[in-house]
Amino acid sequence: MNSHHGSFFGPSDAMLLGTDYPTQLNSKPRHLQRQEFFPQSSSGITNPESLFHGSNLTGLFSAADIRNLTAHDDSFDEIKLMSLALEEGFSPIEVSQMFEEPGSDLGPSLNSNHCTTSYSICCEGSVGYSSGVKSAPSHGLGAVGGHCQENIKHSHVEYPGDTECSAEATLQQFLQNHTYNQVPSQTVSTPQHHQQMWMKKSNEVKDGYHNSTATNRSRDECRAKALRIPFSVDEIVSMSVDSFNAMLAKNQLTETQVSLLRDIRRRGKNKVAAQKCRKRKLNAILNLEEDVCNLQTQKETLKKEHSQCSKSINQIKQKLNYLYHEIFSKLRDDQGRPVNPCQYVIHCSSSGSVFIMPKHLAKSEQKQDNRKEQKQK
DNA sequence: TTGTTTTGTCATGGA
DNA sequence: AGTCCATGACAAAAC
Repeated sequence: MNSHHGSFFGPSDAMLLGTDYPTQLNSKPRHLQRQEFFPQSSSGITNPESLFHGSNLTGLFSAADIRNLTAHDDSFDEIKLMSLALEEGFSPIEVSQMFEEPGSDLGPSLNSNHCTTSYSICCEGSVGYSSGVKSAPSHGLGAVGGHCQENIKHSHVEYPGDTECSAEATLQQFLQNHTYNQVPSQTVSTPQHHQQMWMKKSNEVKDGYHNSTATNRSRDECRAKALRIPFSVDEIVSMSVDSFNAMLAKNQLTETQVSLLRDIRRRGKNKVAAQKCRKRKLNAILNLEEDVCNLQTQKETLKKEHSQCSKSINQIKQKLNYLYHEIFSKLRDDQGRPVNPCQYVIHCSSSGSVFIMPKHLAKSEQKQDNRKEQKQK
């Protein structure tokens, strides 16, 4: 399947791609599809800021709102599951904070074996709802991991998840596990370590990092949902700086949550920038190709012009030669003898008078004239 | 299966 | 100092 274009956020993609690059040369039907999808966006939000300003965000974080936002879209089943858990008085922030505290004993409860069904919250439509127990009791919290699809394929990681089994725990795993590139064996259970790993640069996890790039977005989507923010990734990306900062300020988000939101925004912005950049590059290439074409045409024109001029010059030279000999054939010296054109030349003085003179004199006079001209310059 | 193109991401530098 | 944007480079996905 196409892992980039799962059903979850496709509609909002249209807003991003469809409007920004209507003339994109390599536009493909799927982009058009996205545009068609847009009116049915799960949130129905065309202007995220307007939604934001009109809302009490604390309220927006509530289970009911999440349910409202997702209930009309079958593809949001995972979120509905979370909503069920939320109805039971779950406070995401509190739990999140608990997770951030070293030595929190919430972890072990997550690994309880009483879950009979496991599901993976991630995403992309292919997500898994796998029945049968594959719980890994020996894993620590981190090892349970928030790996989305892509990492799941490395090692089949699943999330505990019936109504007894806390969906909020799963949520927190999402919130906590930012280590896109870690395979489960690399994960360490403490939240602090997650934070550290999150901060590591790509070269420290080079082996894994590019493996996961294609699915970072879907992870972002999962985590955005886990944050209970009723904005799609695209909305997070496209809202104004002020709105974004206000959102960060108004909600008591943990450092981890803020970091995730900023990353989602950064990646989204950069994606758009890359698309614009590529479009510009393509246009630049097209323009240069056009320039080359025009210059080649111009070159051909100049070539023709040049050959035309050469022909004219030759004709004029021939005419001149003919006239020259014509003149000499009619000239006579003092004794009435014909003048030899090999010994004499026709000379035009600067005053405009024309006369014939011996060649050797003409040469010396020409030298003098040249000197005069150089001095004048 | 292999080669090419497209896409998302990160790092980096400039504004 | 922090933020945003543009772009080269890279790797995975798509073709």
